[in-house]
Order: sequence, then structure tokens, then C-alpha cells
Amino acid sequence: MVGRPKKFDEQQALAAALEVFWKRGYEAASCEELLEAMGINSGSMYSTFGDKKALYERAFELYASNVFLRTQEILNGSGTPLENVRTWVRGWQEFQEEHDCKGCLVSHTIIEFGSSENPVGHRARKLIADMQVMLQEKLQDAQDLGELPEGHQPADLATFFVNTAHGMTVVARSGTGERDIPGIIRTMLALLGEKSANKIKPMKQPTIDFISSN
Amino acid sequence: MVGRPKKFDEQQALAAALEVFWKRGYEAASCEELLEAMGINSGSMYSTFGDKKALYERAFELYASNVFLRTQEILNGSGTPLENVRTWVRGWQEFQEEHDCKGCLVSHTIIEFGSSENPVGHRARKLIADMQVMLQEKLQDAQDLGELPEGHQPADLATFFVNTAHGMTVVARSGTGERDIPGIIRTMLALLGEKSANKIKPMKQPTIDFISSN
DNA sequence: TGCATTTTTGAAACCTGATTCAAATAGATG
DNA sequence: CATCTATTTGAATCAGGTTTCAAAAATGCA
Repeated sequence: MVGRPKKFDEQQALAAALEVFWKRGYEAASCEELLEAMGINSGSMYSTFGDKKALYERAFELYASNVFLRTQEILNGSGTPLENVRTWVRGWQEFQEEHDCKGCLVSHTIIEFGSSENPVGHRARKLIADMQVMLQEKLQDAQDLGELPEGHQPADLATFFVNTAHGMTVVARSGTGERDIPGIIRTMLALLGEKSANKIKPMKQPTIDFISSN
Repeated sequence: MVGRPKKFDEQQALAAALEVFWKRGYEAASCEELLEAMGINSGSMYSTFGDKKALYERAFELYASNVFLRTQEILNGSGTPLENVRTWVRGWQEFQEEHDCKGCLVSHTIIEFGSSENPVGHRARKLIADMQVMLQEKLQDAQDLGELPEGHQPADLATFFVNTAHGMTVVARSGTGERDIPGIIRTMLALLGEKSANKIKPMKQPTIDFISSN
């Protein structure tokens, strides 16, 4: 490779762009803002990523694959199926805390592009569907082992959890996430039969910091 | 009053604009689209409403006041507190069906303007807060009467219901509302102690059609 | 009918971002 | 050092959506 060397790191710039898109959404994130955060000028951005839309696709993919992997990792953890689901639910709180109550980019993307033929909207719906299946299977395992409280079907619960997660995106963005999310999580855990759910304070889980680099 | 008479009905045009904003969001709704739906040209719109932002404020206000009144009406209905809350929860399904699974404009507005200093964002947050209080009071009444199942606090439940409602906006917009919302409602009703919640099919409630005119 | 007043119309002006591109720059190579 | 290629820079351009406005039209009234 000859010629002037790139002076910025593509992944780092992408992570910076993700941060902006995540906070503001696609439309509201101006190129100026993005370039500022990425630390490069328009020319570099356009030659590297194509255009704003393509940049969003890349940023979304970074987010999506990491959320998916994180979920997969937690649900297939070392505990029983139900314990893993609970850990996953508790993870949401941590996730919001870690990321400044910006909510989930997937929910945000569905709101912005959900009904359109936009490829990112399609990707977002697919991701949710896949995660919902994963969750449902785990809940089915829990039920087969007799871990699940009576009165709920795995499919209904999986749908419900996904719905709750979407809701937290709106709550987070309304500014009351810090106040409200802990209680929401407690109620979810109670649904899973965690009797003392509204007494215990969920403990910190060690997790991968999955956005910054890689 | 002298001069050429207005040939369009302001409230009707506003309702049409609301429909477009509701379906597409503020940014994505182009003036062209709005004017087309309203059946007027830009001049009439600008002289009547001011500008696009002011039009959104008016449309949002129409939506907000009607949702608030509808909620108030249902929660203060003729049943017991808990029955009224259940009726309210069941009403969501109907609401989504009636309105083509567009979700709730308030959730959408919070996503789009929630964190900004935008006055509509502020109004949306306030509306949610007010409705949450109303709901919490009703749940408190239910608890005082011994209607509420053990294990949940009215405040937590109210927060949780609001969260669930927000979630349904995302689910609706992801295109799976028709499939998923009934189950979500059933799970909510089960949380309120409705034992047969996942067997019964919620019956149609007579309600005001609150958007079109008025 | 002619005048005053208000609304409608839609093309033009205007703005705000997104995108391009020619010139400048930084290394690699011989 | 001269040359080559790839990258950076940021001003200029472009695109699209919003807003204005002058002319035309509709009504009441004298």
C-alpha cells in the first residue's frame, strides 16, 4: 500500500458515529455533528463509508451484532435457563446506566424506519425477531424444567419481554429512566417468579464493554 | 366578517395533519404530504397555523387532550377501581386496531423530541407524568379496597403500565402489533390478577371516536 | 357595479444539510 | 530528491424541503 496513510481508525470513528446516531437518531444527527464526533472531515467520511445512510447501516450493524452476541452469551450462560433469563433482564438496567439512558438503538430505528422499506428498518425487525426466538426457547427450557411459574406461555412471555425492553427505550429517552427502570425490572423479575424481586437490588454483572472498539 | 370565505374546515385539516404526523413522525412528514392530506396549499396552511412546527403542536395537542380525556373517562368509569384499570388496559388493543397499528403519538414524540428543550417534547413528558399519576391513584384505590393482588406497589405498577404502553408503540410500528399485542395485553391483565387472562378474548368496548372531528 | 377585505394558489426564494471535488499533504519507493 | 499513490481539507455545490409572496379569486357591502 502506497500513498498518504489514513490518520484515523475506522472502527473508532464508527463507534463515535454510533454514539451520535444512538443519542439523536438518524435524521436528527447532522453530518456536521457526526464528523465532529468522528474527528474527520466530510471527504474522509464519504470516501470511507459512502454516505450518511451507509454510515448508519455500519453503525447499526456494530450495535446490533454486539447486542445480539451479548444476549446470546447471557442466555447461554452457566446458570439454569430461568436464572439466565433473569440475568438478562437485570442486564438491561446496567445497560441503560452504562449508556447514559439513551435507550436501545434498535427500538429507535424501528420507530424511525420500521414501517418503511428501508433496509435498516428491515434489519432491525429481523434482529428483534431473532432475539425473541432465542428468548422464547430459553423460556421453554425453563418451563420444561418446571422452573417457570404457572400461568404464562413462553411465547407470550418472550413477546412481553421484548415489548418491555422497547418501552424502556421510550422511558429512558423521556428522562425518567434512572427513576423508573429499576422498578420496571423488579416487576419483570416478579413475573418470572422472583418472590423478593421488589426488595433486592440487582447486583452488578461483569460484562463485556461491547461498543467502544472492536 | 367580510372577504373571501375559508373553504376548508380547520379542525378537519388538523385531524388530517395529525394522521400524517402520527404515521410518519415530525421530521419524516413533509409539507407536501401534509398539505396533500389536508387538502389545502401552503399559503392557507401557513396563514392558518403558522408553520410546520406550530402545526405539529396543534395536532399533538388534539391527540394529547383526547387521549387524556379518554383515559380519565375510563379510569373513572362505573366499575371498581381495578375493573376500570383493566378496561383501560384492554382499551389499548382496540386503540391500536382502530388506528392501524401506528402506536402512540406521545411515545413517538418522546423518541423524536424527548431529550431536547422542544416544547412538544416537554408537553409529551408532562402528559405521560399526569396519566401515570392518575393511574397510580386508581391502583392505590384498588389496593385500599383489597382488589390488587399481593406483591406489587401501585407506583411500580403504574410505571410498568406506562412502560408497556410505550413498548407497544414500537411493537406496533415494527409490524407485529396485530400478532403480538393481544398476548401483551393478556400478560398485563394476568399481572392484575385476572386469572383467566390468557384464555378470554377481550370484548369490544364502546368508546368515543376521538380523533376525526370535535 | 365597484370597493374593501380575506382567502387561495403555486411558483419562486430561501435554508439547511448532504455531498462533491480540486488542491494540498503525507508517506512509500526507486 | 523526484515521483507516485492514497488521504485530507474545506469551500463550493447540490438537493430537498420549508416558507414567502404577488397575483387571482370569492364574498359582503355601499
